[in-house]
Amino acid sequence: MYLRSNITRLLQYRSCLTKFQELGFETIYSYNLGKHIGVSAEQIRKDFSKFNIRGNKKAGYNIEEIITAINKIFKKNSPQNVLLIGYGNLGQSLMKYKGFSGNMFHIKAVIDIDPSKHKRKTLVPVLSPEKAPEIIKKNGIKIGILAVPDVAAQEMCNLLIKAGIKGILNFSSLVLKTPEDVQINNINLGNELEA
Amino acid sequence: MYLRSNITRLLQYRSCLTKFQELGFETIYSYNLGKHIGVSAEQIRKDFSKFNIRGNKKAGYNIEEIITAINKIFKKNSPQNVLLIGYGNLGQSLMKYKGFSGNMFHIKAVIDIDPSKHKRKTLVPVLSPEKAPEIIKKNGIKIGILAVPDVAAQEMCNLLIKAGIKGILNFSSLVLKTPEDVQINNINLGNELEA
DNA sequence: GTATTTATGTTATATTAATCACAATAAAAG
DNA sequence: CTTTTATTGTGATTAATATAACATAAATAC
Repeated sequence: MYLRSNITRLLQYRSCLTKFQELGFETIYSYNLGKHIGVSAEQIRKDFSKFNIRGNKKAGYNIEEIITAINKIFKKNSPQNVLLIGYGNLGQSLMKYKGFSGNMFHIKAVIDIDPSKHKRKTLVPVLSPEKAPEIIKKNGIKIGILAVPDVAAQEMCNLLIKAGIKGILNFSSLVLKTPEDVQINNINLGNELEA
Repeated sequence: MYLRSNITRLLQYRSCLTKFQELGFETIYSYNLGKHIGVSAEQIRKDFSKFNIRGNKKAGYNIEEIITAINKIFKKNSPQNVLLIGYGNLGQSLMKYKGFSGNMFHIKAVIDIDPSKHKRKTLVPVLSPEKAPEIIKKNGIKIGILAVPDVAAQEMCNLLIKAGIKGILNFSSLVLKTPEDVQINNINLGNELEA
């Protein structure tokens, strides 16, 4: 089992290295990477070693190789099909965040109550709540992402559960009432940022 | 110095307890709180003890008291005046998140390049980039929050620095080029969520 | 081809955090 | 008033994490 701090460091490594790569670098030294992220060089070497990422003495680490390795580590929990509920500011932000929609989740459709937001023909369609059960069943979706205002959260949550959803990523600040077998993951963005 | 994990736990306690309070509860047991958050009861007691939050044996902890104490801990770094750059989806999400705009930061104004978004008369005005230096100086703002698309990030960053900003919370995925004395805090929302 | 340099990889050490175990004690029950 | 019960508070123990120290090896210089 990995610890949170360990995971987040790996993710930091990846996003920093991707940038270095874009700038044309092919290799990097533990010291350099560490300075950018604010982590000691030993720490980085330890982390890499742990996940069997090997460098070349004197020449450092191959960036491509590290990124591939980190991706492989996270591929274990390969992207799951999910349904996003709420196409307001937060919902749209989430859609745009690559790391979110690409690596971990694959958003199959978005649900919003506002008809003016509905778009059937786009890559990721925006649909009305009535369509949710159908989409969920057709795609075997197990996870829903709740990005709606608090007042709508419980109702949408109920809808998801009735349609067979077993896990919910809850961005509202509500404590959702759910059956025992549904797993809720509450995310308080304010907290995340404050920390 | 507190560790990250420690801080986030306190924030979790606070947001969970606030909800309990709204539901009418006045006291809580370490065991209860722990079950809700997924932390052991001992851990909670240790945390509370560390920050001198005292409970009543048998009767548990007073919720009000805990919240007050946690607030006091974070008041040390009391809300700073900040300037938010970018009033797109992310910027608007940030504005709405209470924990963000209330506890830690006090958003004095928003800057956006799009004239159709400008609003002078609102509580928090949305202004054009030219107004930034004036606002920064008038309010003694030291921190800027960059919530703009990558392509605009460096330019807006330069603008901020020229106006005297000394700290930037960077939500873009760009590595900003800045003088040594400007502190950059990169936030990758995708990473935060993936973890 | 040998010596030197410089970065990795790993073992040992120190620090920090989490868990366990239980004494202390306030409230409730009898 | 005494006993029971339930919960806090904390010292002791274990586990996890970070730091330091250094041996090793690839690349370069001579």
